[in-house]
Amino acid sequence: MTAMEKLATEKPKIRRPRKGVGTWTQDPEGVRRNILDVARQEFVEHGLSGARVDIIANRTATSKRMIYYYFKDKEALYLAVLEESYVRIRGIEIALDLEAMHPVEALAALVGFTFDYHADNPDFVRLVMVENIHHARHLKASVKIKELNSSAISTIEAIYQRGVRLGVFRAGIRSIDIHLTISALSFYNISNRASIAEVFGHFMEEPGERIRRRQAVIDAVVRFIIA
Amino acid sequence: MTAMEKLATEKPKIRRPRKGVGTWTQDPEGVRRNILDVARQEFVEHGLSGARVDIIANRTATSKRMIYYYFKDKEALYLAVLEESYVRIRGIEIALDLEAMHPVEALAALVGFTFDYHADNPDFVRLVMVENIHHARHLKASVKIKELNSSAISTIEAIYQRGVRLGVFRAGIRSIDIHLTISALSFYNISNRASIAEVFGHFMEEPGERIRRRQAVIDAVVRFIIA
DNA sequence: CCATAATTTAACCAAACTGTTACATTTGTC
DNA sequence: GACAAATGTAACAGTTTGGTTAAATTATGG
Repeated sequence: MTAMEKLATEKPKIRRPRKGVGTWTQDPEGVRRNILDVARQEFVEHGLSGARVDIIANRTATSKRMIYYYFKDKEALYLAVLEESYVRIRGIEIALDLEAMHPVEALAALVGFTFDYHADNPDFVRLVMVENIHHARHLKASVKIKELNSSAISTIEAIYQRGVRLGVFRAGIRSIDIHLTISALSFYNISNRASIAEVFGHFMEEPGERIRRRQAVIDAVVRFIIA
Repeated sequence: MTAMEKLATEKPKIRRPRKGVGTWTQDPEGVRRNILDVARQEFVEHGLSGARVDIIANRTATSKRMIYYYFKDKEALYLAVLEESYVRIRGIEIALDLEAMHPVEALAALVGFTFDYHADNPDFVRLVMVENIHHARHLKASVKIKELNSSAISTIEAIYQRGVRLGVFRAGIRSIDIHLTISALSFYNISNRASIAEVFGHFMEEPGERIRRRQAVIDAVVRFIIA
């Protein structure tokens, strides 16, 4: 299928409906949203250089005209998608009341949550991959993302210190190492699932497999820290 | 800097010299090698869609003409680069005599080796990232890579079984989980170093940091498996 | 020494791609 | 109702890019 043929795909009209009359209604926020949603899919699927503005435009309820009207160019659109994804992940407050739990349970819960978040949001994982291919150039440039400084480390640090005081965790581990271990074990399954499947014939996306792997990851992290 | 300006970069002449006379000597293998080397750098740096054939051509000692002479198109060139990288990694036999070692030491040595391999070959890591962005489409298509079926799992399985028999490893762990744990912890530091540096201000490439992280990874894996 | 493979150089092409423009129309707001 | 913001349509411009061609030169193997 050539790029020209791809252009001829479906083109959903999702306009905020009005009482009867007008053919279309102004809805700047909705249009922006729609463009961002479609753009994210395209960037996630093909990366920054692989994504095509014309494809995005045609999958949108609006037109290329509006993409450049709201976002100045392709790169700025990509940055907007990236920022939105990072803002959203920050917005997800951990519902688990970790402080109320026993340190070992809290740690296990945190790892399980992180694992699930990655597994449920492969788009975010792929965006981070794309961004790393570009040496995090856009992360660096983004003032918006600079502001949301990671609280992940302090969450871990709190649990860890509590565990050390209670004597259930061994002392001397850096919280950055705990964080990297949790992240790596949650990220890799998703980011590299295609090559893992290819080389090992091992399919991470099967539900039973996901549960088993989840438990293995929790075990690995807990055993890494426990006294 | 525009693309046109980039084209005006240095252009090394690396011709196999002959006894005095001719201006240039035929060296098909050398030309192929040279193209592959330059292409790898470009694909590693910019991905498949981001890489530019003209840039590759100009960084080569030869010309665009020869790229299409030896490799039919951009995609085939990329596949050749990918295959070469995979063949090379397979070719690196583990010099460590793991069978002669105590299972715990053997495991630690294997993890250390894997960690070092990734840290020393960021190009390979980035190629795998690029390939995963493309859903391992080229890995799937490659007959050459299909042949080199992973022996990594069996190496791990051997050490693990030996450890279980000796009672130093706990039973019931799947070797795929051991492998995934080792790979994830070795891969992630390299693949995501740019975003890690950005979000945490934590720089994996500093030598002291690498040593510390290496030990943490070994600890994590050994503790995951040990009885 | 001849046929063939390996190279060089440089121009060329068509498709693809990002970004723009012109212009008409609709809507929300004051 | 006036005026600015929001949209739609559609063509177009300028450049980049992958890929090709032509024609000549040089080496290599038999």
